[in-house]
Amino acid sequence: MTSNPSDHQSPTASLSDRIFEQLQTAIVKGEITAGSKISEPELAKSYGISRGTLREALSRLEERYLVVRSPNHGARVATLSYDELIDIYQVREALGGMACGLAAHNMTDEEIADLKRLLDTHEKSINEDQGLSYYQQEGEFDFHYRILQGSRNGKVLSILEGGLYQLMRMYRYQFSTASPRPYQALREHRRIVEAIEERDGELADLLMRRHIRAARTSIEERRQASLSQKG
Amino acid sequence: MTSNPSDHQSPTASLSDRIFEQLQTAIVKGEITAGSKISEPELAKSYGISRGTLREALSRLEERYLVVRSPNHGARVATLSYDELIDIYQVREALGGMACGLAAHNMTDEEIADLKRLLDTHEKSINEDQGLSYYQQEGEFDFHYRILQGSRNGKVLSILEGGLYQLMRMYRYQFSTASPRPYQALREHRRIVEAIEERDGELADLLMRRHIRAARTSIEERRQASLSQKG
DNA sequence: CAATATAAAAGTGTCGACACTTTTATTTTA
DNA sequence: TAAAATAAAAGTGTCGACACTTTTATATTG
Repeated sequence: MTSNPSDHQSPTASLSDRIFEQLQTAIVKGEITAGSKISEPELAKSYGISRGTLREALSRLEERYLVVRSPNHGARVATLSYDELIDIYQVREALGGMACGLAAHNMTDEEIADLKRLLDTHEKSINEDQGLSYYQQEGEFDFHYRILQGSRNGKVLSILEGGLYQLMRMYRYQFSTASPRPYQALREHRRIVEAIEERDGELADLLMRRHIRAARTSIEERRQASLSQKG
Repeated sequence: MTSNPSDHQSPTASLSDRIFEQLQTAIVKGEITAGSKISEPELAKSYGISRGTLREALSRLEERYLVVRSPNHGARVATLSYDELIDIYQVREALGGMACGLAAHNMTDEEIADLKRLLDTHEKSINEDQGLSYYQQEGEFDFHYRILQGSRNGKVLSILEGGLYQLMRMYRYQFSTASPRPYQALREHRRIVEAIEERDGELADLLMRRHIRAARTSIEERRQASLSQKG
């Protein structure tokens, strides 16, 4: 359905690889409560594996900011603060813009055509369920993921997809805040693809940055509103 | 001497943390040959630790692109290709520019004053040994590290310092290519600090991007020369 | 003698166990 | 009864061992 790489897993992957993936999605989806303490023996038993294997997965999760460890005190599931989310959006703005500019030069005509078809699918999906669905949210990631791939820059792909997107997913699950502005976002996506199609890297960069900045601003405004409501 | 964080290590760090650090610097400095196969029992014995502990360190190294693992075939020290280096410079350009723009808003006056003093030190160091020394190279990283800190964005700091700078260090050690343009680089550093001092984020961003792009171009040109020399 | 089959060696993936540290529960004492 | 001291429980850090896989070395065969 989606071309998101974090869904499936190579069949030759080792046990600790699979555990790593499973834990990652469990944390992202909130199935393991954010901020909760992790008991290694308990968790290992529940997954039916040894502690050593679990530990290997945990150190990789730590490297991805998904768990926090302190010596002799054990591991906790990370909690994502508002400030951190803003930090991530800033990084995304810079990196996503750059990747989009590169994609305008490096994507094949086929890839671009595929991307347009993807947006058609999104439009239908939005019309059907008012943009509230799970798939609409993942579709957003799918769109960005394809552009990262199109940039042909392996590093930016692994930084965003491997590290940062998971944290954003986690935040969205926690506050169940599906894209608040689906139609607007779709329009912006279309313009970005147009720029890529015209091989205008500079414009593609600029539009992508603006798109991500708008998403961030929308989050900031919503927070501002909910803060002034309370105090 | 330098404020680079990868030099020292918290005293309460676990054994696998320390091994992780040791291996990282050993790989970066080329003490463990790039591309060579890693025998877990052998390496564990040479460090006087168990394989489990070593394995934990290896999975973190893998997450940082410093070792590559394939199931049942073991781990190899990563080799950094020219193309990958260019990818990294692109990421650095986008991220370093952003961080510099933020630093212009967020650094304290003291931090800026410190930064200027650091550049004075660099100037002396360049005059003394024609910019060839080890310290001159690390000084460059030091400069960039401080600006990352000044950005007050924890994510960009950990992405660049934790992940990418190590790879660049590795490349420099491998090809023993200390900054090829020390005086020019110093001038650019000074201008960047000026922009920060004037709290001109937009200019600081632009100058930093240009600075990093110049470094990349210099690498590309050098490669072009050495290629046409052969063919 | 080259190519294939077979056996040994080395290596990775995974587990269970023990020492030492932190936390929780219990007992002692002011 | 509340606070401090002590004991028990739970948990983390680290290690050694075994099964199964890959690689290397040896033997077999056309």
